[in-house]
Amino acid sequence: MENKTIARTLRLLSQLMELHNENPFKIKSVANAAFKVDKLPYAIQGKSLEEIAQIDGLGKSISAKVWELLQIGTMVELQEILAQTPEGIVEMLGIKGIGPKKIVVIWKDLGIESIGELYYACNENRLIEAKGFGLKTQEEIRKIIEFKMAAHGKFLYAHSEATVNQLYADLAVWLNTINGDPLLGIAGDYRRCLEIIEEIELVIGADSIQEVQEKLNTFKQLSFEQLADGNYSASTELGLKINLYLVEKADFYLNWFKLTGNQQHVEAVLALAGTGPFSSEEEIYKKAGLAFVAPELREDLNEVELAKENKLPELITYADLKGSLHNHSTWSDGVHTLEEMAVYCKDTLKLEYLGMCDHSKSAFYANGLNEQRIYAQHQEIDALNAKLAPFRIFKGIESDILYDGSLDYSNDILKTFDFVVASVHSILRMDEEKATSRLITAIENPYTTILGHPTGRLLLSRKGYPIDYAKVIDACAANNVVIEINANPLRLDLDWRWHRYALEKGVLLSINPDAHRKEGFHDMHYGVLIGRKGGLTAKQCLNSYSLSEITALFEGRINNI
DNA sequence: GGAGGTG
DNA sequence: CGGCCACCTCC
Repeated sequence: MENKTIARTLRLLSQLMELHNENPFKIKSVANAAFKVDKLPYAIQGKSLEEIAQIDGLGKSISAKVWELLQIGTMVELQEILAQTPEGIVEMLGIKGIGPKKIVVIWKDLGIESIGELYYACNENRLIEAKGFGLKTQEEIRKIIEFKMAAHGKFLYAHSEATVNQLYADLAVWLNTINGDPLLGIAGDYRRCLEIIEEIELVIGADSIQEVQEKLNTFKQLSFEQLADGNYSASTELGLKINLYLVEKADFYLNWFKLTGNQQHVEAVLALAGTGPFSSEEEIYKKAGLAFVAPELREDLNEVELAKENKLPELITYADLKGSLHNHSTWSDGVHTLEEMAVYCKDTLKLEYLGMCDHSKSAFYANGLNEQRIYAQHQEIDALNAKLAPFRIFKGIESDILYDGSLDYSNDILKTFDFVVASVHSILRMDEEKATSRLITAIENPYTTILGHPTGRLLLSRKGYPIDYAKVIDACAANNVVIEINANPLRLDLDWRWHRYALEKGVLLSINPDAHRKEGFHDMHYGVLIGRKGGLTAKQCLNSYSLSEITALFEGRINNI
């Protein structure tokens, strides 16, 4: 069991205790234990009960609960308290904007026990009658529930990835039982690397469709049901819908292409290519007189035009990345130390440099660095750079963009950094005009090197602040500011739909994992996928610059101030 | 810690 | 009615 699961369980327990009005000291200690477990740099699984009790924040009672969780997969206390709580109330804990105090009022005073009822009550204007609620809170809750409903049945690309890979591998093995070497392909939104996936499309091309149909029930990993249109559908344990299309082997590539989409792209290409048959996707494009278009670019933007002129971008790959900028360590809210993060980049990921960007002083909740601690961190970086050379740690900071768009330190401090990532973390509810001019003020600050997660969105859970993308990107172009592609699969912000515009304006993008632990660096994989979708090349990506190139860029900027 | 909201 | 404070929630 992962620490994350243990932390989540403890957190749930503390929230439920709060809902049931238990001893606030007990609640706090369980919540604190959850937080501490989440920040532990090693796995608890495999440790003895005595070792667990030694962990900071886990005393006798909580370590026993964790032990119980590891042994039997749950905690008796949790089961008991869950049994006393309606399912819908537990679900409400996931709604941003209402915490346990408000949920108790909703539950006990209004007698509401599910999110559906809560939504209904918002629409009936009943929430404003309750103690501690008003019109604004009601509207906020209504909006959040609507957002949640829209997210229902949708998955992050990253969360469907493991399932899809496993399914593909299992199906490939299973297809060995079918005569004539059948073909298998993943199609749809997943193949086009969209950030949100609703359904997975799979295509099998076989000599005898009938044979596949007859044997399909021997594929045990999923139970497919035949639909009215003759195709098959199944649902994974997590609720991800899988569609399976069976086609004649000779028609496989045409169907794979069609099912990959998007529809407009397919129509445009087939209008040029004719009806086939085709022996590969490459042949389809060739017959259409086009260069091959990578699946992630097939969005009916300008890719067909570019393919006609053979001017498609040479898309970036993971191997192009030479370093990782924007990461956190134990100096602020990260899990691993500066040295651990650096050594991991150097030895495991074989990168040339690491940009360390812990939180700035206004980010109290994230243990942001005041001026003294910045100085101390810089001393440590200097020492590590001497030790790890030629590997290089760049002195960065993730500076909060304050209410008025200014950065979080005086120029005297700002000039001690090699580079500055500026991002918004507070006062997220601004109208578009204010939010845009706030960002532009930050972009115009000569110390800003990179604009971090430009909208602050959290996919499937929070919409980001509204910004005028074109204006923000234009400002970055004018001020030579790089825009981050935050590679966390929940963010993927800058949105890929704006990559091309930024690239056309000559703005560099940077694939930043925003890693808070060693494993977090691997999110760069998702950043690369979404950058490819946006048309990013290695040349236009800041962290595919070599160490000497990026050093020159950082120094050049500083000398220009 | 501070902002925004409610009462 | 506006100012002030206590409380809740979020980053």
